[in-house]
Amino acid sequence: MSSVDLTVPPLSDRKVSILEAAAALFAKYGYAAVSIRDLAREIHTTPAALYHHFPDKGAIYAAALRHVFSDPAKALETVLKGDDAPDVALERLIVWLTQQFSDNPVLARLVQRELLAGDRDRLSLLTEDVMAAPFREIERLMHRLAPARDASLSAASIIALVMGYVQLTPVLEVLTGERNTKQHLRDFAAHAKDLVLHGLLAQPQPGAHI
Amino acid sequence: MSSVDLTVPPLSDRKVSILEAAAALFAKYGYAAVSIRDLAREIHTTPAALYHHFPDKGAIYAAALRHVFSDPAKALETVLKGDDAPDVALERLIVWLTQQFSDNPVLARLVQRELLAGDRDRLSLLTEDVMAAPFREIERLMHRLAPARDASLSAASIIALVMGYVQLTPVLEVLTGERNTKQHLRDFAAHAKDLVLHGLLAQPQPGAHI
DNA sequence: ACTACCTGAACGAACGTTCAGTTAGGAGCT
DNA sequence: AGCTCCTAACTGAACGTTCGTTCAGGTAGT
Repeated sequence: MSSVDLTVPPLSDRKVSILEAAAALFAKYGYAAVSIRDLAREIHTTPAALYHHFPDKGAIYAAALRHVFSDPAKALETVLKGDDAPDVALERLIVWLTQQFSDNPVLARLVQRELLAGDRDRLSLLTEDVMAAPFREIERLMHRLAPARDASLSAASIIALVMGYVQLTPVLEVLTGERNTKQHLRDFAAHAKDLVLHGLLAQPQPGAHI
Repeated sequence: MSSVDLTVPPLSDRKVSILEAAAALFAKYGYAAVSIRDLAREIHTTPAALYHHFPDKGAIYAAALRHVFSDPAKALETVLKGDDAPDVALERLIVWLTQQFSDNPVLARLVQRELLAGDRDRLSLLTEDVMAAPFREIERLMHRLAPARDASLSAASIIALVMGYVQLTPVLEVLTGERNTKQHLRDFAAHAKDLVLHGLLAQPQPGAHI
């Protein structure tokens, strides 16, 4: 389906430590702004040593993406797999999503940078490794919660709402003078739950074409 | 308040054409990935000529940001200044926001890149020149629409929802097989309006701490 | 002796930036 | 009208630095 090689040979400890440092740097500064020498300095080695493990800079970035993107998809299932009532599951989901985006800035920033870069192959990787499984689970929950709605649109709206809000946090701190980001994000999660719950349970406006 | 110089001397036509090409390139590829030679080639001149108009690359980027960020704040007022009923105003707002983010990729991408970069001074510029006026207007509308809600949280949620959704568009095209992006975004705008309207009009869950 | 891992030094290319010199066009004077 | 003077705009070439990458050689464990 995708042209990206998804078969991942097991990584040595050394490679993992390289990729984790690389992911952190690329997430923070972007691909072009991180040099091989920067990365080598970060893990106390030399540029040439990196070329013993990877053929070039692009391969380091691609492997770092795969390494970071391979983890998080599994975690969601434990969040949603319980047979809670839909509204309870929705609350758990939104809290989990909010924490995921705010507590894992490396993943969140790499996702944002990939969305900005727009490379087709790497977007497929992002879609399949990170987005697909959570999206399908959220779609199922949305179908249970509001069968009359377009579940895809509802699921995408939830992800968009949480991702966008976490991105806006620094601007909101300036606009509202809010300082306690942790509490602020908890308030947002409660607000978002209410918004989605009541917004989707109200009967849809049929044929309301804009 | 901000340490960024906001006094903008009038720009010559030449400078404007440089800044518009620069904004497009920086938006598409990012600051570090665009060289002075790339920019010079784009507008059929030489690197040295650019240094006649701007002291260095950073100044070109800063001026391009100011140039792009100075326009859009005014447009929102005409969208909201009419004394429509709140629900009609909300629909107009969401449609306008969605179009703004999708039809003006240079602005949208520069905003996203600034959010990622996180530079304090430039975030202040972004906040004051782009975000503040729309945010206050949306806050006022939210207060009219749902006085029992936290207007700041509601306003931020709307911006986050639209911004996040437009960002996710390429991934959603893969996930749902959707191809007609224009129609797709219209459907989203209708969905978002319903979500916010009914989600905020339902009585809030008092003290629902998570 | 073989392999995995690493080093120091260097390669050419591209980077941001500078600079002496050239061009074009208008203002002021005769 | 012609002439001088001035300035803004630009050019070609070069500067020192950093970039991604290579390579001959070295070290340590099996």
